[in-house]
Amino acid sequence: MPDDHRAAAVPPRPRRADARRNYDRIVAAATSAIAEHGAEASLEEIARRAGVGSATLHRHFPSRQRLLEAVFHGKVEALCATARDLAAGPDPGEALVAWLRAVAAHVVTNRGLATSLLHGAQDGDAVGASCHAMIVNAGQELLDGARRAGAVRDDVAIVDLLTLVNAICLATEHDPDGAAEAERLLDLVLAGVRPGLPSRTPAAK
Amino acid sequence: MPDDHRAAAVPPRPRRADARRNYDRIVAAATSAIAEHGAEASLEEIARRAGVGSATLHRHFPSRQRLLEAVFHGKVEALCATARDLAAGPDPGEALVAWLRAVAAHVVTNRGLATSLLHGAQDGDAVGASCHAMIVNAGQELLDGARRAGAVRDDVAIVDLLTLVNAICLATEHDPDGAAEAERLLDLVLAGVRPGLPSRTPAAK
DNA sequence: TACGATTCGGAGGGACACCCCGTTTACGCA
DNA sequence: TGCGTAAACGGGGTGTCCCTCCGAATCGTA
Repeated sequence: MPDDHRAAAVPPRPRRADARRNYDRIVAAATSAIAEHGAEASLEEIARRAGVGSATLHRHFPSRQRLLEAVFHGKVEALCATARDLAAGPDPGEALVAWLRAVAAHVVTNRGLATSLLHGAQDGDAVGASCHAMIVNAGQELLDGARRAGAVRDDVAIVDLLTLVNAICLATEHDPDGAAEAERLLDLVLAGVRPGLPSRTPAAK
Repeated sequence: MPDDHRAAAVPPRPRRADARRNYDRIVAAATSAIAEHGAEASLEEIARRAGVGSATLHRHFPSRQRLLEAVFHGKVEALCATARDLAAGPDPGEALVAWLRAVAAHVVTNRGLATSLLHGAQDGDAVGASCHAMIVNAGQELLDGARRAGAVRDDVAIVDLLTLVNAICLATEHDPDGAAEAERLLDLVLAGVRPGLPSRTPAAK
């Protein structure tokens, strides 16, 4: 059933050979441009790098959001695969935690992913929600497992956790050593997710 | 001593009467524009509403950040006053929690405040950090009190808490009913901050 | 009142997102 | 293989935005 999502995948795919070629070039150019300048990279420069006119870029990707999703689609799939792997492991609670850390790591190393996914889920944009939906579905299974194992509170939803992870990355991505800060904040949040256990603070001083 | 902060306050103050008049008009126009369009409101439209040229706006506020700080300065002071009031109360732990909720409420009702404060602390901009510093100082006292009362873990810093509050508001401000979501996430985070207490979830299931 | 310093704001440069529309290209079919 | 048509292309134009220059206007003061 999730194949339906992939069938109606991120952007409408081009039919003709040259269109498909340009599409791929644009995604490649966008990938490198975003890696350099973040998700706010100039669309015109992306078109320039891809060797196409700006009109072509806008025809393939009516909004910046669509382009970001095309760029991040592969990474999202990798994240979902990671979730499946972790779900097969022995400790459901640890699996969830490990996956959330993986999500955080992906978001940190892909500037703008957080914002992209966050907004994609909320705009009317039905297609825009596909990446978000994939991740939510993947995370839901891990959360269900962890909940059955009694590792998390009952009133925590997967979107809560993902929103928090995104929020943390969003808030720390401008920080010089945001990674360490993000790590600490994530620990804090995870402590609040466990049912009744006392804190397992690593080095309380 | 914190008066030193106020002495070197947010923006360089205009000296001449007409300059001060325009300054006030710009801040007023920016306040309403930001309330309508968020922190990304067009600077040119703000100048237009204020009835001044765009050059005048840029002379008074060399960066958007400076303008945001001027707009939010009053609210930040109110927040610090709230902190002092709460610090005088009987329960330090509750005082901290109540204050963080107040911070969240202010951020939610002032779109862009979060981003503004977050970035102001990280740019080289010495003046830009003043709002952030005021809030951190105010919160630090509440946290110290709560820690002495044993209401929070030892390894939690006030900047962690403020970053989380900001992050949550940032992540939920585009949501249709972001307020409810923010509330839930804040509960989650606060649960992780308490030393060993089990969750006090209001309505599980 | 008259002077000098400060402030003002219109005009203009550069960058950007986005669109119009004449031209070129690829595909399907005889 | 050759051709007609629909699809795709991209240069150039428009409107917006941020920001700066510099001559004109304004304020405070002697």
